[in-house]
Amino acid sequence: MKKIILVDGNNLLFRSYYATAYSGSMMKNSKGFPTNAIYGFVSMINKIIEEENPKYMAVAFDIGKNFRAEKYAFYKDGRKETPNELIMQMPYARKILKGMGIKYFELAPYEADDIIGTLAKKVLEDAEFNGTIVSSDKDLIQLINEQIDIKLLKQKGYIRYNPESFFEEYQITPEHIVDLKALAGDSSDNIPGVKGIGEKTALSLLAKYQTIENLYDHIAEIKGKTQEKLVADKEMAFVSKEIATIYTEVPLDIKDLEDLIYEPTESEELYNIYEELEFYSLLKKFAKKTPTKTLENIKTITTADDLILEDSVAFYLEIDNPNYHLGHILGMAISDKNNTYYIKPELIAECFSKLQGKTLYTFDLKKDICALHKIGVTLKDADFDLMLAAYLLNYTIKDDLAYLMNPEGYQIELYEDTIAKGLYDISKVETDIALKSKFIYDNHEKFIIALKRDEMYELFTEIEMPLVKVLADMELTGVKCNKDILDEMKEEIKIKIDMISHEIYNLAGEEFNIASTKQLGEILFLKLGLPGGVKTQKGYKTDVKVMHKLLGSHPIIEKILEYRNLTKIYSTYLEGLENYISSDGKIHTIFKQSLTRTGRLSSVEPNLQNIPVRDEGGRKIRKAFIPANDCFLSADYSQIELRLLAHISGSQELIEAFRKDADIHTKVASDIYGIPEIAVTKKMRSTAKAVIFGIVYGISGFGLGENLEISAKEAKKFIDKYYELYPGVKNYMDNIIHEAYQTGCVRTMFNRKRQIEELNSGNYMVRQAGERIALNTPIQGTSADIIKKAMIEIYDEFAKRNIKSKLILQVHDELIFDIIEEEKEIVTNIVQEKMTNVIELSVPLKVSSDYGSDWYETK
DNA sequence: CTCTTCACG
DNA sequence: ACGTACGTGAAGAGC
Repeated sequence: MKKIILVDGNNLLFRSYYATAYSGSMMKNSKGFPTNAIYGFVSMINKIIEEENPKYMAVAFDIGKNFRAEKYAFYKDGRKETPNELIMQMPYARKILKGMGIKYFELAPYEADDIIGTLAKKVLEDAEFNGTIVSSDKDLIQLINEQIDIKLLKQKGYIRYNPESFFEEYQITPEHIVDLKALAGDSSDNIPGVKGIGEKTALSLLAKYQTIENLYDHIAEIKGKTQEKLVADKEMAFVSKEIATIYTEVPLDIKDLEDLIYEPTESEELYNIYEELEFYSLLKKFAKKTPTKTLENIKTITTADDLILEDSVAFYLEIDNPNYHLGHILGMAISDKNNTYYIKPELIAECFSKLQGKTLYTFDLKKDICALHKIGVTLKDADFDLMLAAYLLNYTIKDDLAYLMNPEGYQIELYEDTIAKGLYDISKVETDIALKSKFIYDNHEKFIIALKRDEMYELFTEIEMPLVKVLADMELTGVKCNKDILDEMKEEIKIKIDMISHEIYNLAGEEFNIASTKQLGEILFLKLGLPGGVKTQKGYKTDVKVMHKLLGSHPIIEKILEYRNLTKIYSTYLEGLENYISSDGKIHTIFKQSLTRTGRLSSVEPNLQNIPVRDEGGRKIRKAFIPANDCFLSADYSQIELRLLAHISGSQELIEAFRKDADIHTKVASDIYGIPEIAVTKKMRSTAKAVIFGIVYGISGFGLGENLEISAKEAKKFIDKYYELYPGVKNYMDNIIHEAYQTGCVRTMFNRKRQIEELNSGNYMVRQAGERIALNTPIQGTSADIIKKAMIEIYDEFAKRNIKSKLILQVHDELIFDIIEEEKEIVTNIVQEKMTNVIELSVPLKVSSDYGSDWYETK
């Protein structure tokens, strides 16, 4: 068998372009020429070759006018014009294919589809050949048959269809895809189809009648509205089918398929193109010729006195464990303008004394402070953290400098692939460390300029940089956790879990793995025959929402919910947390400062920002968290996001309410229901609360309805009423979304920028998600900025007054302190004052606080 | 490695 | 006709 791959080249280029075009830093070479589409295109072609190892290959492109649009003006009408930055890249795709030895075709007035169709037909005529079509365009499915299958590209990966697997999923044969388009149309190509008929209806009709010809022959059998619609748009249905049908007689200039032979080549031409485009990772394939960026003259020192440094230096520390609290230093490098020194672990402490008073640049300062602390070196601060700069500027970094360097022509091993797994070559690591420190030195200026240009330099120097030492101190201080309390709870809960398991087995009539959603779904919906089974990819949905609806219908449901609750507490929290208690009896989490898209922190290993609180059973876990000093103080911003909504939107009604310190949920309930506040019931208040929160997230009537278990219609009424009552909020929402579409990004009050790629998606749903992000990010992000600023001010004030009490945790709108009895009053005052007055808004910020002898006791 | 579920603000 | 609330992290199942 001879294997041939037929690639929809246009499709690949468009996909690659739109996949990355709006990520905030469109991939370009150093001359500013956009390269994102070509890069994706080439990667995809290479991947296909690697996976399929084809002996024959052809790529098809669209060019010039196409005969469908000539005949029917509406075809592909309304489609966004191809962006110039993509058009510029198209010739390169052709040149690269030529350089790779892959044949390609383009011929007006035909489309890429027709070329592929024509070649597919030739495959079918030659029993020696087997073909695979590669595209994300479903239209091409009509070409598959016993000799040809399709790799239908999806957002992640692909689905492979042959006629059998396609039929199994759609209940129609591949050639009837055109009938599907005839009825359901295709919005991306502006094929109208029959108005009011979508994919669902079309598929069920075609399952019965196969083709539209046959369908219209039996039109009398169709009932009601569907028949009316079909009759009304009959002509359009046939036109749509004609348009959707791929033409297979394109006069291509080939004798036979042998012309399409693919002989892998590494031509000079290809090398030059890659070099022009600066595709360094692809140049690697030309092993011998590739100049990798390297560093001559790395100086290895034997004593700290060998260091001769200018006033500004970069340093880089490598730790052998992604959790730097647990790891050890592998090595360090220091660079200044002239030299790069490699420093072995045993010399690091000594060398740091030489860095006193110098301007320091680094990458992941918090890691440095913590790792150095372990070897008795106190690094208080630094002047520039490249990781944080890159984070603000929307680079992909994943805590690994290699992600910044490799696109610039370095070949640094990825941390996750090597050191994190314990698989590394120490001599390579040493060179990489040196390269990293040099890179930090060489690039810090560039990043500072970029931050300034993007108006985020102040955010960087006033918030993100000063926060590092605060977080490092929190992590190093840690939270004391009593293992015995966890063990006690473990025992109790273990017994309960065993009991409930047995009750569940009895109710089910058999033993099974309750934690397996697959097995549980089968028990509930097949064996016990409970109603309302919703399918997931593999099995039934069994989440709380589904289970809640089933509560009355079988006693097993209640038990399962309890089982879930207990096992969650047991494995995630009791067992999970115990594993993180270190020899000092404390838990040292890592606060990730460069991860979230909104500017919030996140907490890992373990996550101390999601310790149970709402559910009483789970909340007891907090009893194990105890002060290392005398007691806990917890201080949280009440309703900070709503206050920010009031401020940012300028809604007079909301601002007034907060100024009067009204109970905002009761106030809104009274407004929505049009009754006096005194008449607001608990339920009304909680409905209002759900509406208010929903608004901040950009909820739909449907979503709110689901949430409140009322109809979408009723929910929508609440939302509309809210907008009517608070027109300022509605106005804000419209404006911020409009602005986001204009600029492609939104900002917080402190200028933190978030790029919203989703707004440019061709997919309605993705765009909607983008709008909700635009709505929510300024609020959530500003709240994050505010608490960060408060943390810094509190830290500085503590230092100034020599206060020994410690800030130990941050949970988004809440700070937790481990305080000394004598400092109780002063600490409370400082915290209150700093948190409340950190920023002047049109509404007051309110902070409520509480003490406790453990975390459970602090409200 | 992905999916599902569930913990938090 | 589609799918439907923002931001996270961790565990277990099953491929």
